[in-house]
Amino acid sequence: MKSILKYSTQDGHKRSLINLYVLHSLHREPKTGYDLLKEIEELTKGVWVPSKGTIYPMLRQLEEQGIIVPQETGARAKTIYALTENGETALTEMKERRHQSHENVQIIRNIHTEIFGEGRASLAENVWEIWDYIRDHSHDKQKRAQEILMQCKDDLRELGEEGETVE
Amino acid sequence: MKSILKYSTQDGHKRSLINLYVLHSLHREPKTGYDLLKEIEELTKGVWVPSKGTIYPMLRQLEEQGIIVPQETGARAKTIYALTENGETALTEMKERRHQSHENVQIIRNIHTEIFGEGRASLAENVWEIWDYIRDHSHDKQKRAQEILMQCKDDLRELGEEGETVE
DNA sequence: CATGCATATTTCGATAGCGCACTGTTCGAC
DNA sequence: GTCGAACAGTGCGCTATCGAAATATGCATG
Repeated sequence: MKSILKYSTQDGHKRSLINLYVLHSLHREPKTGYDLLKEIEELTKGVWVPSKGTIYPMLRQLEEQGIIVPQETGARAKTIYALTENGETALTEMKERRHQSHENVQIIRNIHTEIFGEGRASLAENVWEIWDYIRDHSHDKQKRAQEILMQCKDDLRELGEEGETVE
Repeated sequence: MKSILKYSTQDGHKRSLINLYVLHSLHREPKTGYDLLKEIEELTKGVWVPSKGTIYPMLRQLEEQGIIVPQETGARAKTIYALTENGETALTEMKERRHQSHENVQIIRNIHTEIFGEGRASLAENVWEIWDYIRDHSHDKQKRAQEILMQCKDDLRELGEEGETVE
């Protein structure tokens, strides 16, 4: 009951982060296992690519649980999965438990801070900090946050262009 | 090579978050497996308690790797572990890779936001774009990039502070 | 049309971490 | 004095994920 990055559901089930993501992604649009892999790779800038030995067995498991259904579209023997109604319900339930996930993320963050300390400040870390600022902004401020970011992007692009040295 | 919450070392090894934490904690003070369990439980306010079937085998593994040594102090058959010199080195190396861990944590947060955080997607995209820009900057430009980022952070912080945001 | 690359999936052995049950000790309370 | 709670560790089976190899198809390029 006390494991990290596992989200428990109403019924006895547990869902991992990938698991949750799969539901979320299939909710937006039905797709294949391969699509999911690519999507996650892109989302994480290639930092995390789930193994095929993870995603495909998981899809089959979700199918058995009646969470998703294959919509066999012939070409290239690929299997497009979609959420069932049960799946939609399960996803909604999970999303209502937002705080649970938030708590888990926070825990990881705390441990990380405990180990590495608060110190700074590589370029990359500055980006993450910026991210920290905006993620908690209220809705009405988002537009202005957006503008500030655009300005920052422009400045950086400009910097990048002056004297095109490839290194 | 592309798994989350695994930190690769100079040698071929991989370390998990717990693994890293154990090194960090034993560095500060030698202690038993049980102590480590309690410590983590406290640190995470009881949200995460690693299983004994996790911690003890791990300690033995670390011992085999010459990272830690048991300092048998008789009473109650308990085994107090301490970092070896190799362990200290390994820890230092890991800490130098701060950014790697930071990146991993960020990935998790990002996925979390993708799933739970409606409406913030576009903001996230901007952050990623900024990330892309600075990543490719040559060394001599980094300092100026840093300044631009600091400016951006300050602006955002200011935005955040004007009028108490509740969300 | 051969060659190779991106797509798409299967299969399988290895390992990490979980959860539970079990053993034994020390200490305080009743 | 014995009972229960906290301390300290062992052992084992289960599952999730990894990682790598194998297979097969469609698409582009020459």
